[in-house]
Amino acid sequence: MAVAGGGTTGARYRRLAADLREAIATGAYGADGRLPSEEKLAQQYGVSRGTVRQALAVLRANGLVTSRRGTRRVVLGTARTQSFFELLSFTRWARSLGEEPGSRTIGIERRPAEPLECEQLGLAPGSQIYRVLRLRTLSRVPIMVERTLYPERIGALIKRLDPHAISHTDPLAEEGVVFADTEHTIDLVYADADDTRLLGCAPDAPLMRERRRATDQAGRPLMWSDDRFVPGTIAFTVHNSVATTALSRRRG
Amino acid sequence: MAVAGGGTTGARYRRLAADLREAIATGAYGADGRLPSEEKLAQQYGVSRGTVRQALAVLRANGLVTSRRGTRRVVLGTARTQSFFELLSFTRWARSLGEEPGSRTIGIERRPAEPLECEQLGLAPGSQIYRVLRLRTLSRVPIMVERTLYPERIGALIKRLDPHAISHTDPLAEEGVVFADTEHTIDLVYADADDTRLLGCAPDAPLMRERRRATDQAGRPLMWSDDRFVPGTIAFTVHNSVATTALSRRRG
DNA sequence: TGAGTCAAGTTGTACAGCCAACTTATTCCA
DNA sequence: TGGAATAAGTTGGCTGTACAACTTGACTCA
Repeated sequence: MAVAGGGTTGARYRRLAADLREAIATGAYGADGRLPSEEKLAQQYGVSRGTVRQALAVLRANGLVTSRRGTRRVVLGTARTQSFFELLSFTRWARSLGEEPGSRTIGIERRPAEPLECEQLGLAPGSQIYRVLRLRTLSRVPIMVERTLYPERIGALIKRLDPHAISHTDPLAEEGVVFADTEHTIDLVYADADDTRLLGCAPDAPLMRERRRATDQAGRPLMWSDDRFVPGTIAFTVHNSVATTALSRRRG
Repeated sequence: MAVAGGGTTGARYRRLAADLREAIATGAYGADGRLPSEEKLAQQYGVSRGTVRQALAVLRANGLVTSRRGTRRVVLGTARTQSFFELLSFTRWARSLGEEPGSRTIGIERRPAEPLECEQLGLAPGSQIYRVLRLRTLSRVPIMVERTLYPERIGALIKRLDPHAISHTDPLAEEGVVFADTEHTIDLVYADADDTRLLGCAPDAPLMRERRRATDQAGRPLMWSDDRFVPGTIAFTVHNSVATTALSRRRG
């Protein structure tokens, strides 16, 4: 029985998916890029066809392969899909690019939540929240201003961290705070006074805004953030197919 | 046996997913928002647990429910996820908002593809392509400038359309051109001469750019488009979870 | 009272099998 | 030669079963 690479932990279909991704990235399936049949793969890896199908569903959702009744799968691209955490955490994202992430904490305050903030964080009116303002850098260059709101429980943990800590997500993970789902909204805004001062851009300069809302496994909001990027430093890509749609457009 | 609503065509798990989405939207699962167990749902709808799980996987990918070993699923939100086609087609998107989509074709040209264009459309060097420049409006107001490239086969179909046709996607679908996968890249650019003239904005005004690349079921590129939106008219939202990641950030 | 233990309930993972729907290449026939 | 029928191969969809991993609430006991 062949052993699926890409690590030896976790579910079989995940290991298999990692293995197939690796094989695709190294061009193991040739120029035309047709994958072996599910049956073949099942035999090769010594698993059932169902497990193979689960693995291939992952690759399909990532936009790596097509999937179509009647004919074998075709490789769409070797596009390396980022892990969930590279999307959640600025620090991990930067490191995955081989750049040095930096963080300067401008301020942390504890105050009552406003109505909109209560709604976004699923809190009772008047609950206390923490608000953290940070300047993020990529290889010393200011890239983004991050304004993050935490419910009291999480914020208290953040407050105790080293003020020079680059990542907040990682220490939270060590405390057992699990980020499971995020919703991202992307639009364009104009720099306010803080943005202008911290990023060194012109007043009212256009910025790419990404608002992130993260919840734990039970669906409880953990964080709501407003991140503003200097134009030209970032682009967002989304893959979606008839099968799975994750992106949507909204009126701004 | 209960009949799943939300249409009577297509696979059972899709009908079931539509039915559950409807039930969630109307608040059928109460304030705490816990779904019945998979076993219960299977009995209620007269299907197997595997089919229920397929349906719930769809809702999960759409960010409607959580999913976690050991406890029942929890409703995250009633957020109506747009269909694949509302994302693919400006016309359908506008109609789903209840607004009137408009289109003014500025020009159609046939010319040899440049190297980058060949790569994006998977064509041999020097192949002919069609380029369509359109101004899109929402309830008569200019919203977006659309520059779309088609390979020759598709472009020839477009060329034959009524120049006042609002949708190009729908007629193509009738010709059997099936859009199956799209990749979207979102960033910020500054208006060029065409943008300025058509949108009536200032020279070098900031615009939200969405580049869309669509392929058919076999993975053959069908279209590559550069769409530039007036700020404030649009926002993009993405949901992703540990299980399925579709979005990624890139250096701009 | 409080902590630990236990049992029931629930989702995750994996296996096996069956048929339908579809694609592709081959074969056959006019 | 060209087109239609056919067969083989492949993925989609659905069912059933079994066990593992985990959550939750109730219960027990010190």
